Amino acid sequence: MTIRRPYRRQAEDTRKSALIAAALGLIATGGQKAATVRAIADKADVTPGLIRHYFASKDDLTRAAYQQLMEQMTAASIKVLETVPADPPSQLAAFVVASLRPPVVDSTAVGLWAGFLHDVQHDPEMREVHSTAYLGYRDRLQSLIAALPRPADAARLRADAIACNAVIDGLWLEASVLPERFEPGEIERIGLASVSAILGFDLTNIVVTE
Amino acid sequence: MTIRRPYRRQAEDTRKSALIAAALGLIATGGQKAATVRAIADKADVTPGLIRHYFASKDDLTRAAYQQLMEQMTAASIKVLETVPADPPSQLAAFVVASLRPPVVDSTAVGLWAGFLHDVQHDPEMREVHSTAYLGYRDRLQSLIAALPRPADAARLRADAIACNAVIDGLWLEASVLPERFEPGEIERIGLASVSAILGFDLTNIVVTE
DNA sequence: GATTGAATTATACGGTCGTATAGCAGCCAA
DNA sequence: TTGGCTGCTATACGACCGTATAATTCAATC
Repeated sequence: MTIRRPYRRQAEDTRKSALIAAALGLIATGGQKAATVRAIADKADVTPGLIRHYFASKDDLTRAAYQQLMEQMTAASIKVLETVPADPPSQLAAFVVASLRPPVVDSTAVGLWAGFLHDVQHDPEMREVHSTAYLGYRDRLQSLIAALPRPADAARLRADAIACNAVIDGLWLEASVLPERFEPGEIERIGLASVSAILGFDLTNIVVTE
Repeated sequence: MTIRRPYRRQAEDTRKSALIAAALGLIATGGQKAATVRAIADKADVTPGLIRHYFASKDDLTRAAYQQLMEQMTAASIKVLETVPADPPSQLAAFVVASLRPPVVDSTAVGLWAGFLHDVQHDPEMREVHSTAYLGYRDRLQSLIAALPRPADAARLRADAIACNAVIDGLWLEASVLPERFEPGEIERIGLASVSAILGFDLTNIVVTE
């Protein structure tokens, strides 16, 4: 008689979170190719069958993982606005800096982004999640720029938002791919300086607390 | 007696190029997951066995594909410098614009980038190819900035190069992921305006020909 | 402490993956 | 025309994939 693997029962949310975390970890370092059902279960310390007990399919787990990722990333940059003076320059500066710091920027961020890209491009449900998160971010950035005390027509505002978004994205990319190439705080400083230059509105002397 | 698939012999370079092109096409739209040996062979109109006749392994084909991709992308931005006036502002403007146009920017570029990311992060040989191409690009950008007739110390030069590179990368990202969201020429215009603002040196009135 | 329902494990199945190898067939040389 | 070299196809193998289903064991309830 063979011995059966012992286990302890867990709440549904606990198991789902563990499975999602395991999937995200594997996707981050090895892409979707590495996130097999068996590898995910192994990392979450359960057996493969449990995945299909909690998720209708592997795609279902993948979607849940992406949704959780997007939610926590956007939540991080939005929450920071509440902890900062309400004047437009301070709000914008805080928003920019928060987008260039952990947890938005970390060594696995780019791996996750790349791992999900093709799914986002082809799966309508994931594309919906993506659009909501991305446009939400971009609109918020544009409204923060619009609130600055400076003249700008609609066309200028659109171009400024695109440009600022691009700088932030590009710095996020560089910092995530080659984190060792930058000194602590350097990315945030360059981000603020670049946004200031693009907008013609100095944000670099605003103190952004930890 | 079964009939055997007819075929025509080809030169080694022809076959290799066809296989690489097929692999790149599949990776661009579906990621590494979609670029199976059988799918690649099918797209290149040969049978799977031929891949291992020309490449030691599938990884070998993957590396060759990435190498060719990097070479043709960097070649595109370098070649443009020869077709433009030699004065520093014109050279920089041409470089920026070339980086935001086809063939560097196209709908499949991001898919390819994402598809190769994890390999680049883990395979030393591919990481080497990546570093050579990326640093070559970045150094060239920095030297073009340094050649501008304006005062800038080393620290400022570094920060400027990082920032300009970020804007270009970010715009490349936005334009590749959501090409339909931008008007023709808009990305190039915003790129030039942003680089000008960051450097404090106007490049927007320089005519960049097709 | 016995009962019972569900959380979890165990096992199996068909399909596809990358790889290995044997043999056919196109094409050049003679 | 005909060998023969080799580009190319055909087939097979073991491993692993996602999924389906049966068997078990934990833990809450009475």
